[in-house]
Amino acid sequence: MSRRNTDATAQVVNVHACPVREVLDRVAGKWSVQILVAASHGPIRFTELERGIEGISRRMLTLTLRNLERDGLVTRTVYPTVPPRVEYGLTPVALELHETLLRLTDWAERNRGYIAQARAAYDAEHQPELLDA
Amino acid sequence: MSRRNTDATAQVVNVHACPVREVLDRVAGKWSVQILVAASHGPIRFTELERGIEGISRRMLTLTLRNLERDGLVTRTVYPTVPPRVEYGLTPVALELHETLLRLTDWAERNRGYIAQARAAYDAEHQPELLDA
DNA sequence: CGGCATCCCGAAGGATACTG
DNA sequence: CAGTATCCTTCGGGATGCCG
Repeated sequence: MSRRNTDATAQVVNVHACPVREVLDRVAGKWSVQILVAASHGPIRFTELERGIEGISRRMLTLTLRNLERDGLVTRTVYPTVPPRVEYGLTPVALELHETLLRLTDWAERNRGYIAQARAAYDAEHQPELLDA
Repeated sequence: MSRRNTDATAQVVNVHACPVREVLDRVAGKWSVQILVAASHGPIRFTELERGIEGISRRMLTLTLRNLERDGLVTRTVYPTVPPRVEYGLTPVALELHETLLRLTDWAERNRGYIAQARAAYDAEHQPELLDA
């Protein structure tokens, strides 16, 4: 799988459509945000991330970290010791992003109940006939 | 924060309670945000959304609208005329969400160049052999 | 310890066609 | 106009194994 695609047709599609989507694509991954949150308190090691983020696989942790690093959001520092030691930290830009994510957190917490209620009401209204067979 | 130890990871253990992921799951769909943005200026019709959001399929427009409606973010108003007329609008809660999304937009616009540059640098550093051929 | 390579599955979403 | 229904492809991501 080559990320670098020289094929012109691949770029024909409107890649840079909406800036909102642009940022969401960057954070939409299942684990990106949790990694950003975990690293927002200071440098953190690979294994610490792995243990701290419940349910993440080693593969996805690596992949997500690589993507974040590629986007200039995460720094990777290798200490050539034995055993090896690698620490991940957030760049200033990522810290800014983390700030705005806190706004979203706030919204989610304030309206979590409202949404759950809306869902229940919608489901009750639109799925009553599932009981028949 | 000179004290970096298990304290950092201990705060991340509660993953499923993470409200950030909760809101992101709700908005992570490919079209959700664009619909919210399009409807943020006032009630908008189905076809207007379809034409306004480039690339969206009729199917996904319907599905995404249903999910947003289910979560209490979008209102659906049917006018029993001929031909039928359906208007979609945002609830107050969704308008709040839209506000916070604007912060993300702002971040994306301010740092879009930085990220593009970081990507280019990363790719140049990690795949140099593709340049020569 | 901190990865990368491989296989595989389910869900998201595109294409197309039909309808009240 | 505003949807539904069906089929099909893509791909994110889980499981597992090996390696410096």
